[in-house]
Amino acid sequence: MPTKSLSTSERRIPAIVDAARDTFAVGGYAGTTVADVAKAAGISSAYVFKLFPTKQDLFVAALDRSFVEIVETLTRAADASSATKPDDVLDAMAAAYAGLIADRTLLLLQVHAQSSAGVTEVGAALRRGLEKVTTTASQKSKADDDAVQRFLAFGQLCHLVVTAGIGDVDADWARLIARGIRHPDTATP
Amino acid sequence: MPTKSLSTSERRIPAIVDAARDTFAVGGYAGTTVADVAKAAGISSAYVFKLFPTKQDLFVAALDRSFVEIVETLTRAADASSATKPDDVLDAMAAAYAGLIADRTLLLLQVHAQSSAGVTEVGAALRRGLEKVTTTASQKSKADDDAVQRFLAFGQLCHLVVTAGIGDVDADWARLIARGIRHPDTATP
DNA sequence: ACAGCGGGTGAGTGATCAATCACACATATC
DNA sequence: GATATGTGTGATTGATCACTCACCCGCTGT
Repeated sequence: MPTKSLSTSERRIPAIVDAARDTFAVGGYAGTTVADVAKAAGISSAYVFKLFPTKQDLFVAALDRSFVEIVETLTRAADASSATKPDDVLDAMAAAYAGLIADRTLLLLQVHAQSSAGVTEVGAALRRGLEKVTTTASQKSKADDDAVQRFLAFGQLCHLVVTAGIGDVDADWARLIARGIRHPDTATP
Repeated sequence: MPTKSLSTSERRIPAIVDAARDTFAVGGYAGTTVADVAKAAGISSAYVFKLFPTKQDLFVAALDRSFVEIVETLTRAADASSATKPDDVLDAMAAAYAGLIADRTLLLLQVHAQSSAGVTEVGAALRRGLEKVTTTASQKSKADDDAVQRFLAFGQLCHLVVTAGIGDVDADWARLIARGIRHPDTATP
């Protein structure tokens, strides 16, 4: 009974992109099969290929969508922030980002994209996304370039913390790296 | 005439690890075949499998070796630095790191490792390497934890600049990200 | 009744890959 | 000379994957 209405291909496409995002986030570009994505979307891989002619197209669509979500979240955080100082607005955006990547999916996909940036279209999509993130952070916060650069650098450090599982390591070096960086812990409520 | 003496397996192993490092750096873990590595090393893949029972073992060996090189370089830079202030020693180490990754190989391998950190042994090797880098940076520079963390964060940003090819983009957002970050340009001398 | 069409699939195909095996060639030891 | 051991390879295997093709189903218009 969950299928309430007819599903046109226009309706299928976002569902497939969602499935692609979640699936590629786990296995990466080379490590994920189109059949995996199809299974997650609940359709046949043949139909996925009809809507996305190549695996590359599918990955790029998932990556583009992830960046849209990220930019939207950053924008909302900046608009909602009552902070007056630019650096405080950036902090609000950082907190929102930390909340957004709590489920790791968006973060992992970015790291996989970085790893596969040698594939021409993936690299281009990555740069597109980074451009939007950078300009959004810069314009919405009105912080100076150094502060925005630092914002991005610590975002990257956050990626490292999560992908390498540093947050779960009980040692001085790990605490040094992860200090002040919010990270998931799909928590017990 | 280049082969001056018999090549025992002990002599072959470092050569294979070198080839693995260079080859995995290009294609990543999932995107590189053991046959690729074997070809780069100039031997058969069957023999590679005899010395490294699995592809995972080969990748981990390459990653471990990369971190050894990095830590050695950082250590040498710190020891050679005449700087007295801890932050200046860190800067010297950062400069040495920038020089080391000029050929992108070590950097790319780290990014690929981050992307494949979900593979248990790869994640463990990555954490091993990060521990050594962190403690080396901290102890050799005697800088405080915040400065070391910033050193690492900007190292990660540097990885992003190189993998995403941001250094070659002629736009404000790209210059903002890459400002002050030395990057390759396999230069014309 | 039937043609046309968008949505959807099962069953392939050719290529590729991690890993294995049987075997060759040398050197050494007894 | 026989036996063993280390170095090295070509051929193969069983699985997997990106991608294709022939085909089915249900709908709409005539």
